[in-house]
Amino acid sequence: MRVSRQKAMENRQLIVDAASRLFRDEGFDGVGVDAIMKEAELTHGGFYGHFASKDALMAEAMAHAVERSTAWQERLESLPELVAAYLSDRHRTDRANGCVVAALGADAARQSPGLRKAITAGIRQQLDRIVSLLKRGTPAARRRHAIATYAGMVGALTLARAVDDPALAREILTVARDAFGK
Amino acid sequence: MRVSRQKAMENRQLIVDAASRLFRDEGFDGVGVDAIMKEAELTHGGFYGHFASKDALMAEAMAHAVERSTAWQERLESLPELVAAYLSDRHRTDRANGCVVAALGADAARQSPGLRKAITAGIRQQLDRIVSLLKRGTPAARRRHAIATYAGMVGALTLARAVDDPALAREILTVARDAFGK
DNA sequence: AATTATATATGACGATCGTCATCAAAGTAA
DNA sequence: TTACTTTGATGACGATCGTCATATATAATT
Repeated sequence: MRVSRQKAMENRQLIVDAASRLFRDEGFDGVGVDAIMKEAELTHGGFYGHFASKDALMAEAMAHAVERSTAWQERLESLPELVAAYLSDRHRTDRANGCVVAALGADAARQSPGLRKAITAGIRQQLDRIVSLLKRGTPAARRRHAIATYAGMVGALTLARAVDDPALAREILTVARDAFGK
Repeated sequence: MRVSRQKAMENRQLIVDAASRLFRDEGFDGVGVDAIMKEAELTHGGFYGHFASKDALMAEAMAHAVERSTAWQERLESLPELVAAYLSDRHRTDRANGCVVAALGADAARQSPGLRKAITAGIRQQLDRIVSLLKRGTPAARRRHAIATYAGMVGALTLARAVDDPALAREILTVARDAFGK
């Protein structure tokens, strides 16, 4: 059956949103088109009325996640706040709604140009955001500081998620919060 | 046809070795059993004489990669040397023979307990290795320093690989080498 | 109200996935 | 030499993958 133009656009957004969460949670290859459509409460056949391919959706879901992350971070007004939120136990366990670089960065390196472009834009934005939170030092020094800080954040979250010992995971997050949150 | 016991064990090692490289290069889901067996120059049907499942091979390939990495690092005798090798352009582009945590850490978080155990052991070993290269400070301070350093290394490599702009990738690696290699 | 346009549902396709039963061949042991 | 054991090759299985042609129903347009 057909649906109003507005409802169709809403459905499209539902697909992108579901995909953006499912991909982060299960990886690009861990989720099929049918699972995404089911999550969006549609049937899988309708997918190709909205997107040219799964790959096209992957790139769009990535861009969408970056956008959401940027909007969310505007609440945080200092670097320690940002680092504490990023390296929280909540973020460690909630992959689906977390940082797309930590969840899919390694996979993204093997994906299509469109997707890599989206994640590159996200990384650039995040670096600029951290720079804007740094109050001291020359612009060059602040950029260097931002790069080192972001690397530490992504790496610590990756390590904490990879490890099967919650105590070790907490130790990693705690140490990294202290090392990078200032 | 059949093969001598020794040749069979060699074949088994060939499979583990091929898998360990292919998984890092293409991801766990990006490589099928048939591709692994072809890389090892065997036919895919013989696989289940050696391993109970693909999952079992994934865990073993992970452990094998950790072992190889440990052996390789014994050549490096200082932290700056280790960090420079890890954050080199060579390592960025050669995923197949590089750090298993950076290549598969994010995926490993979604995998079986056996595999997570293997990667956790690898992370613990790497932390101990970095601690042993630190010459100053209390044991607790050295451990904190090792965690922050390792997180920075993994994160910087992940960022550099995710980005589609080689100049940005080089900037990230250079800055991180300077920030963490001392 | 009649007609057209199009969003979604249905269902199937070829390909590929992990897995395994079976068999031939050759190493091993008597 | 003979009998036993086991490795690896063959080929197929059911499931799932991404994709798409078609049908249907309803919004949009006239």
